[in-house]
Amino acid sequence: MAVDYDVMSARCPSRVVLHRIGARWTVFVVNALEHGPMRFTALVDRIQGVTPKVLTETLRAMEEDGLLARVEYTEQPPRVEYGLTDLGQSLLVPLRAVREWAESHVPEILEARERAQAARQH
Amino acid sequence: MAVDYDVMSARCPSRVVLHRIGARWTVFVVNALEHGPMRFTALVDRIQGVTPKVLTETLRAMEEDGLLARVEYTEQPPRVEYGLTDLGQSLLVPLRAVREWAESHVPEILEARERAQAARQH
DNA sequence: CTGAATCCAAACCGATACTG
DNA sequence: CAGTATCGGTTTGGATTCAG
Repeated sequence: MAVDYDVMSARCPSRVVLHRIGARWTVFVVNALEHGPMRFTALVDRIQGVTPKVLTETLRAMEEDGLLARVEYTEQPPRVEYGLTDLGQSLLVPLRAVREWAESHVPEILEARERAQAARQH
Repeated sequence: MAVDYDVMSARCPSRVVLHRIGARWTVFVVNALEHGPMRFTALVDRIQGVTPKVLTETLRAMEEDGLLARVEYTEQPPRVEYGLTDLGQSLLVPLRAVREWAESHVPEILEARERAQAARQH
């Protein structure tokens, strides 16, 4: 398996891809959808602190990248659901790991910050 | 293993941690240091496109979070090296996976974008 | 319900130049 | 070598309001 792309190169397309993944809310959306499609309002509720505007922008960008599919049901009342595509599912694997790392290493990081803070007192 | 932190909660400390990880250049620095400590200039060269200013800021933040250690050698000429701490090493695992995902899925994403672009022509 | 529109503030980032 | 200083521009995010 040859490595054709290198994120360390300034103009490599993978750089752009990595940038998109690193966008503020992408990791939250991917993780929120891990158990299946959700409605817009449900996503807003689940991802606390995100505004409709920003969520919309994130969703649009991810849809454009083929990470998720928007399904519109022509019912009464109307309903829209967002779900991960196969590509999005594959991204879920590493992004779930990142989320889990963040959740499980909070104490160490908070301690490190306090130590740094204390060191600055001198 | 109980889950004490939840990134979906607006005020959870893990949210801040995830934010730091997601900062523009953190993923690049962690990956660049995977094989051992490097000097400042070597990092600037390896991570193409990063400016000294931004790299310095990233390095300082990561040091404060206990992700990396700055070692100053009192030689002539002076030398400074940055290396991952144990905590940083543990973060390398998921972040390397993210980098590899980005590098290996570029074609699919570029195709998806072209499809989206073509669809908008109508 | 699912967003779109608008406005504003802050964060972020790059370019450039300079220092011990 | 290893940064710092300054500046400004772009991007981003939040608040709010409104609409199909």
